[in-house]
Amino acid sequence: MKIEDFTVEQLEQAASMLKAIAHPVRISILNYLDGGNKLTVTEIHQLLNIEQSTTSHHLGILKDKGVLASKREGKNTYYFLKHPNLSKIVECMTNCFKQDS
Amino acid sequence: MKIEDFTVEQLEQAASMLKAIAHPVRISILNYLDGGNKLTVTEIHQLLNIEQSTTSHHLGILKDKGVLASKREGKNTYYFLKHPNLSKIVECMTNCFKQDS
DNA sequence: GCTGTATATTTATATATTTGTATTAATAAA
DNA sequence: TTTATTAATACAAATATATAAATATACAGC
Repeated sequence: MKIEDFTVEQLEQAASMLKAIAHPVRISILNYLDGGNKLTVTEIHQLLNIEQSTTSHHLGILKDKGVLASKREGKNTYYFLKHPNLSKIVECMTNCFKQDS
Repeated sequence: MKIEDFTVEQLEQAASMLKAIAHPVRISILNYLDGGNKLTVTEIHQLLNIEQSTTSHHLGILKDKGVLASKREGKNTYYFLKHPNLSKIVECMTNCFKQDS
């Protein structure tokens, strides 16, 4: 599938997914969820050392745009990548910096 | 290099590069520049059927954030990918949609 | 029911982005 | 030097986003 074949809607969805990822906190979240990892809001907010409400907000954005999915188990909500594929984006960015150094 | 080893500055730069890409027009531009293609502002504005000034603006953002580089030749300015690697991001997004269908 | 823990939402303020129109700058050719 | 072409910039209006603080909801255990 080439991008020329994208409908306007698909192009906009792709942009909105990328935009969701394009934030230091959210790149870090994606990194922790690489390889099928599932983490709770509390785990992530402690790992990143940011407020719980801020963490939930960022996770909400990623879920809303289709980057993450979540599954509630008792008191906890586990978040994980919706498309394993998406961790390649973070990988790709690290490669760019590898070339620089 | 893992993302944990990123400095805050590198993480912010990665985010700002992704943010630059995260727009329907700019994803389309990246797609046209895949594979080492070099195109002028006019060519891109005609391909995408958008205003010249809008095109120049989007190209400026991509260049400013380190996604594209440019080279002036006479009246024309050719734009091209700074890291061949970056076209993998567009590729990755297309794969996400491939899985959906 | 009530209490504590885990998440989510709302709200307000500040800031940034997108887009078009108009203008300006740079180069090439006549 | 005048003109045509190409590209970049300035400006303004509408829209979107980031952030933190406060509040609300969901669930488990008692």
